[in-house]
Amino acid sequence: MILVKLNLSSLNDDQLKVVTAEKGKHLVLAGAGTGKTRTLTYRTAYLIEKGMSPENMLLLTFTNKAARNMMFQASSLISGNRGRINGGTFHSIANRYLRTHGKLIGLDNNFSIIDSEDQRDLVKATVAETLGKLDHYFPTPRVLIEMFSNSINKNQDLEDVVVQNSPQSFEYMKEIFDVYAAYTKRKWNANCLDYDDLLICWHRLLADFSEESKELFFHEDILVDEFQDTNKIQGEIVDLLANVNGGKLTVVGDDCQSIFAFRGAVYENILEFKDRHEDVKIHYLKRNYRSTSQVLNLANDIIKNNKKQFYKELVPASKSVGPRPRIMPLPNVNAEATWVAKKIAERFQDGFRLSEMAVLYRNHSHSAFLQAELVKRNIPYQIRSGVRFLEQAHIKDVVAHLKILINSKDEIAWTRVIGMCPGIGAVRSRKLIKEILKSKNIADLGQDFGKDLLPEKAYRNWVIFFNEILSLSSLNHQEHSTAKDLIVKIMESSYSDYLQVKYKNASNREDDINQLAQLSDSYKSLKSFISDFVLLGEMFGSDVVAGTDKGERLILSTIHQSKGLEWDMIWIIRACDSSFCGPRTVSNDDIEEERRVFYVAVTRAKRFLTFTYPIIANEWGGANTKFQGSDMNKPCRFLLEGNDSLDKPFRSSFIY
DNA sequence: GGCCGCAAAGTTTTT
DNA sequence: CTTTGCGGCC
Ligand SMILES: Nc1ncnc2c1ncn2[C@@H]1O[C@H](COP(=O)(O)OP(=O)(O)OP(=O)(O)O)[C@@H](O)[C@H]1O
Repeated sequence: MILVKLNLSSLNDDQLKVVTAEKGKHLVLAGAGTGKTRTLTYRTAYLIEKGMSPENMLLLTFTNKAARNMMFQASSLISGNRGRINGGTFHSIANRYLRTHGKLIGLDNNFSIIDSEDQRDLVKATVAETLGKLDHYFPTPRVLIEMFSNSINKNQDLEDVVVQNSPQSFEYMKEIFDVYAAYTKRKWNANCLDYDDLLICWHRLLADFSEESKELFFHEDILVDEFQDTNKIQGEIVDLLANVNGGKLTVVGDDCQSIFAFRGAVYENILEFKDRHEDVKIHYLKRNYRSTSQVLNLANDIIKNNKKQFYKELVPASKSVGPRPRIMPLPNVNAEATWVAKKIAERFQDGFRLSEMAVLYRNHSHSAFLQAELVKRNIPYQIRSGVRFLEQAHIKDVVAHLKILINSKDEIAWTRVIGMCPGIGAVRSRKLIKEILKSKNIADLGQDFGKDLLPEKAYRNWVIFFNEILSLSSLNHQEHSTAKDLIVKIMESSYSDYLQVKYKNASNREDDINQLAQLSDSYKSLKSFISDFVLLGEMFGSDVVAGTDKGERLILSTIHQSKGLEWDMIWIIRACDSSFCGPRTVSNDDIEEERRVFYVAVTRAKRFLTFTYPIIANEWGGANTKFQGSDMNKPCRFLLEGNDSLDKPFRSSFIY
């Protein structure tokens, strides 16, 4: 007999109806801060308490962090330990299922996952080998990858994507097709999946193996958070999953917070959900529990200008009042950073906690001056934008060594590793890899592998280098060796010297690698470490945290990363029109997307909200005279739409 | 072929 | 401020 612990008294009536609704299809369409995530968390707990098996459900979220939070919260709402909730992002769940069921579509379960830099490297090599010397105007690998990814995520023909996004490249259409075909084949042969492939393969399993899916992908209930930011494939995956379990599905979201169109997100997934599915029960949550009415007035004033939306006015749940959001123009970017850092220090002195404060911005580059200022004032902060831990070159070097041990066909990892051997460049590397890929086991190649492929001098370096890889491989085959042992061994090899020579802040990077070794220790095997860790996209490492205080920290984040979070006190910096509606924002849909980004930013604040922007538009600060005084920034157009809700409304004379 | 050094051009937002 | 391209040298 299970003791009922779940306490539903902290939910309002509308929320309670969703939490306790009969199994079936439910859509929760509600504005920011109305408790969508909370409601989904409680519904998870409620269903488990009613007997649903946590391992046999599915909770899909937008970020891994959100998944961890919801799973933790839901588990602590219920009594006892009922098992681990099956939850995560679409990508991490796809990864998990493909490791176990990928055989059906011919996928080996030791596949590598590649990031966009790896994709670029592979496309670059493919272009070089299939097309040879090319036109100066042929699209760069970066652009090609974007075309491929858009075509997949938006479910459009590659040709249409090119016509739409890069019409000037249309003359190369044939070559683009050729590169795409060769690249796809090569990726598959290397047993490598990129982020898009994870979704495609999961989708393929569901669509092409419907009989098997009935068993493999049966979930007692499916819950999806942030549904407005799902793309076409993700939407179809959800449809297929719901077919499998007879339509036990709850999706929640807010079309006005859809801010990932660049990645293929279509808010039509949520707005047209009721048309795609039968017997959908739609729920609305109206009261905002997060913000004061002063903050909500501004949010409402702004979002009502979007034509394409399901209009929902945010109504404050409590009468608590706070100051109106304030706008502070400052002379330039240096003054902006100084002013914000000074205010943060003052508020901290006043007794506000750093963990209740955040600075949000549109682009990572907007944070640079503020970071310098925070370091100067010794204000501890954590930054959630920029290069991810695993994307750093030295970490990728080490991970590449580990990847070849798990997936010996991974030519991307091989290329990275072999590229570190002195005397071996692109041409010799290709020759060696061609042979390596022919053998099943690296050890079969023998200790003198390469002798007949390389000139004398290059071979002298290579033989040492290759034997280090061989001994790494044999360590990996030893019974009790761990990922940590392998990383330690890599650092004892010639890689350590390479690190010193190649990078200037080598000791910081060594610290990062030590941290990687520590982190790997909490995984049960090298394989699970390599497979799961790469999808986390975490932002720790030596550069992320500044300041001496080990405790609370101010958060610096892009607006995109702040989705779903909340703070008492928020500064939105670079709130000028050029940041939000830059030259890339052209169509009306683009502007509406930026307005939603702005709306998300505003609705993160509980009580205190301040906007700043530099009047002189010189991104790089005073030292660079090139642009000095060239342009004056205007305040963001969305702020002007909410002018009446601001503390000191703009007079037109202020606006340049 | 590999590699060093210098000049030039390119930058949203993320799983 | 960092990736990319190219000329010249080993
Ligand atoms: N019934 C309630 N009583 C008290 N507080 C609530 C209630 N519902 C939600 N909240 C609080 O309101 C805040 C916002 O909730 P939540 O994050 O679930 O909203 P959301 O709709 O998911 O927001 P967003 O769309 O911005 O991500 C949280 O601090 C939550 O604890």
